[in-house]
Amino acid sequence: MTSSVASPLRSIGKLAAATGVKVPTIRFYEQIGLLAPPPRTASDRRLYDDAALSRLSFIRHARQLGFDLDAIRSLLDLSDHPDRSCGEANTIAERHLTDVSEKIARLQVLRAELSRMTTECSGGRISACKVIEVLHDHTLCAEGHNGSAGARPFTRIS
Amino acid sequence: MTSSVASPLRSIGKLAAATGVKVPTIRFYEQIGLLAPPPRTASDRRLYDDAALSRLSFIRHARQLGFDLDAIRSLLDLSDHPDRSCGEANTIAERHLTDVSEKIARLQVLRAELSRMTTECSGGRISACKVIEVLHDHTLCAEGHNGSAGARPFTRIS
DNA sequence: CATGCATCCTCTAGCGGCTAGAGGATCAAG
DNA sequence: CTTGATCCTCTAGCCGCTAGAGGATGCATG
Repeated sequence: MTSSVASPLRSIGKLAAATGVKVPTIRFYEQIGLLAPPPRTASDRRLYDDAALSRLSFIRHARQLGFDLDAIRSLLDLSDHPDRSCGEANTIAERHLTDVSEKIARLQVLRAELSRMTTECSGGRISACKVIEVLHDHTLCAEGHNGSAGARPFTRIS
Repeated sequence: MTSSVASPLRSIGKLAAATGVKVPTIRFYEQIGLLAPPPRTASDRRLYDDAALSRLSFIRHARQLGFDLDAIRSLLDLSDHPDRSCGEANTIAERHLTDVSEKIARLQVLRAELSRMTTECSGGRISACKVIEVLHDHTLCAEGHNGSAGARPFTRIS
């Protein structure tokens, strides 16, 4: 009973439209080995089946959730082995959750400082500009969001 | 009276130590025109005065606040003209504030979803893994953080 | 059946903001 | 004088794409 109804094949453009992933991005994913090279037509055009569509959708959803491509590679691999334990998948997701939380925390500190800078600036000359002033004198920042003299050289933001 | 006490000159290494900006980064800033090429010794080593130190500190603080190099270029330029109005500086800071706020909002949505994924995963087999399941089926996400069928193809995260 | 435009192909280069390393010159301390 | 730190220039790499050149097809319309 697992015969005869072949999965419909689509061009890269249709796949792009169906998933919301751009055509060059799909080729890029293939190039870095995230997507398997699909079969081709006689004139070298890529043909994708439903499995490829599903895989690409998976990738897109994971990207939307902010996973990097390496994590996605692992997640895809896990997804291909339904019998394995899901501990690893959970670990990846939890690590990402931690990263996201930390990023939020850092951005909130930034937001507070930026907000203070802009609201305190009364709109006169540059010489009295709070924005420029704070940038010139770090000590004017709300008590060292960096702690004391730099353990790490930079606080990564974006 | 503006004579005789020459500002002390320092090597790129000392400047790096004094500002917390790494040596290659300083050279990079010079290369892209963010820092002026400093005078050199007979053996071609860079020598930085206090003005350069101050400028680099300014850049570092601005980077810590998440401004991109283009914005910093503008801010430095404004800072060099104390007589101008500070409206532009404020605009730059406010735009950045908006960006940061938006980024926070997006990350909070992510965090919620990731949190849900991980806490709902009970640690059995991959075949029952909530993490993998959500990635496979986007509709399992908390009601479309993307709205309806994509206006923009991707929601930029980091 | 010809025309024309959309889509596809490969390939290379660029974005931001650095970072790493090769291969060599120079400096400062012991 | 030797050693190791620091400096120099230059090129290439990181991530996750995006843009564009230059060309080959495919499909719809007249």
